[in-house]
Amino acid sequence: MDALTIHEAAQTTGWSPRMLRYIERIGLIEPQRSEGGYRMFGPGELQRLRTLRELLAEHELGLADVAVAQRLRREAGLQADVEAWLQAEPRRPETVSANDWLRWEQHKHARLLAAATTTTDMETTKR
Amino acid sequence: MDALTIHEAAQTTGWSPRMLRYIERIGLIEPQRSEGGYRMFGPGELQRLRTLRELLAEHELGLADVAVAQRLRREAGLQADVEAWLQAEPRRPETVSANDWLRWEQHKHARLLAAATTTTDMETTKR
DNA sequence: CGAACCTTGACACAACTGTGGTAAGGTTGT
DNA sequence: ACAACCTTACCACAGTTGTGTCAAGGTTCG
Repeated sequence: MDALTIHEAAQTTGWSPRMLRYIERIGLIEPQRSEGGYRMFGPGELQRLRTLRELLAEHELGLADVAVAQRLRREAGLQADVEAWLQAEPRRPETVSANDWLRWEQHKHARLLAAATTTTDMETTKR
Repeated sequence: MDALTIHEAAQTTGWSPRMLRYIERIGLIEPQRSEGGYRMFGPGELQRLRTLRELLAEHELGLADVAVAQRLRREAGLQADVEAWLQAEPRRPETVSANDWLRWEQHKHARLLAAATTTTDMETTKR
């Protein structure tokens, strides 16, 4: 008897039965099924569910965020395209005149302030 | 001049000015600013914005999804933790032994216990 | 067999996302 | 100096996420 039903799994993982179904729906777990269709959570799944809880709490992530990470990992083309886009990142002006430099410095200050406020916002409003 | 204002940038990229500000807010672009604080979009940013459009359309992504990918890339700890979780996919009970996940979990044992008790509290209070 | 579990589906709801406005006020360039 | 831009900050609103509850019906197992 190394496989629990959904309510038992809920008890030991801290998720509600409802959320276990939801987490399965978005593709983060796929428990096996009994002949009659009952979900059966093995030790691996239980541990995974507990760790998921920790992962979300530690990094202020949502389930959907983890689902995105999983997509990135599974769909090779996606990962490549996103990676390419992100890599073309903060290109600063090619012509570096004195004025440009000054402006860049100012921008940097503004950016730091913006980042600070944005971060605060995210912390307070993040799920 | 090779830097456009927000409305001009909107014209050539297909985004609305409103969305350009939004995209900046969620951290996907950071256009420079003029002395007076006007956003100034250089050729690099314009290209990036057009490519972003393609990226979203081609892969059925949302802006928030790309933002998550960016977080994954920038926050080293996050990247590692998410990767670890995704990698621990419990494929068929026979293929992944209990020792595997147990060992992987060992350095986080204390936190798991804490999470479990917290969770129990939440369940009993039944929010 | 029958109590106690499970399944999917639907309605509900707060909080966040993506998008559009509008208002009050500062910047730019001719 | 002045029209035409820009800025932030707020209101609005449909769609999604995360979560609960309930209903009608199938499964498990003593």
